[in-house]
Amino acid sequence: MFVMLEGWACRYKILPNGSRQIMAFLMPGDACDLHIKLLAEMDHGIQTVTTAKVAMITRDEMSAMMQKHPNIAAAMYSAQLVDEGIMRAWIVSMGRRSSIERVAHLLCELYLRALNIGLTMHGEFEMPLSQVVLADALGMTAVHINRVLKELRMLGVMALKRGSVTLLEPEKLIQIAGFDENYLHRRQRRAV
Amino acid sequence: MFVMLEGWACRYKILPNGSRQIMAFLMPGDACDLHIKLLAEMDHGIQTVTTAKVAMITRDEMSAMMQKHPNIAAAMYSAQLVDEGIMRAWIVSMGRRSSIERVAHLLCELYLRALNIGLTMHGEFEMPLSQVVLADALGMTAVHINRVLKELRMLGVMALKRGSVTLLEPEKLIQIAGFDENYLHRRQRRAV
DNA sequence: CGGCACATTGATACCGATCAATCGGGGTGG
DNA sequence: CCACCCCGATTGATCGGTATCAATGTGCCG
Repeated sequence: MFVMLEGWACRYKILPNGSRQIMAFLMPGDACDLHIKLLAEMDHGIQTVTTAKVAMITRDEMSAMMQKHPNIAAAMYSAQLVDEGIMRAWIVSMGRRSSIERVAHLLCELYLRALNIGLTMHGEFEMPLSQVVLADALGMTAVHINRVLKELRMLGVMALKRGSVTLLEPEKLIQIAGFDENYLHRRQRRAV
Repeated sequence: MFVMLEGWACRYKILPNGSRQIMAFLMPGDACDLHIKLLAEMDHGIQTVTTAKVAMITRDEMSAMMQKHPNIAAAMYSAQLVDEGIMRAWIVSMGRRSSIERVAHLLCELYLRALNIGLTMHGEFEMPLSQVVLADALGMTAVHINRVLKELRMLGVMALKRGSVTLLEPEKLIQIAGFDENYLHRRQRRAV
């Protein structure tokens, strides 16, 4: 079992026709359970998106720790629920949101997750994802992602720099995305 | 906490613009954990798709049972992993598969799940989903679902009757869908 | 300085949405 | 018992959002 310490990774799957779909982003603090291997062959891959620092925990260490510290077990379980909520939100995005809504929604999600782990500064946060990666996560083309980002920039809701995003008008972004932060179950760290 | 005994249900979310996205189908044997309520407000709804029979288990009963029978706890955990795999497969479908591939993939998934719980007969299984429900699950329009089903029928891979599907050429369907049953983690019940 | 990955922009094609009408069957009220 | 009604299925015509193809720009690194 792995835990991201620095940098980003993603879960992905390559289809027979060669296209890639990213199913989740792993940010610092996220656990990356490869235990799926035990059940059957892995049904998807995991790869880093940036250079990253990763902690490795053996199955034995993990179960020992979870038995000894029920709080940790509870936290892991809670994190799992959040991950599921994120997956459901992605399904909703891919199914029923337009491209600009999808992009806006992902930005909202990533910003709040960065906020939760203390990686934001005045509406700005690191987002080291190339447009190709964003496209593969959102089920779109890199070309079209580019146009959508341009539109969001022209609407004045955000600004892009190399590997970081600044939310200029968060309210507007939330409104475009139809974002409801409920599913991230943020209960602590309300401070900005 | 609930467990489906008979009939089907679904998890869904209604967007601000009124459209609905279904995120999962619950078939007999599936657990439907409403414990999410504990964390925050529910981020989605659950509703039956057919008339259904449902078992209700209190939180206390459940945790008592899981402590007393580790096998049950392990089975619940395993079922959870399968559910996550299904969600990831849905994300892949919505992001990178064409409409006919999506429909074919869902049929493969539902057929195998029906097979696992012993609800199939010679390639036929009950699928009590209206085209509107299918559309909301696949992120498409009911009109277009209809056309895709027509095409699958004309390709000779399946036949539709009221509330049931017959797979005439499973291999062809699997090939269209690019289906890999790995993620369902079927290890038992190999018999047809 | 050259190469390479990523970002940007334009022109065109196509898939699936949308709008609209008809059909079919099963249940209901008179 | 029958006419009506309503929901789901089906089909046609048209529109629009994204993909696709292609070319160019830009910054970083060796």
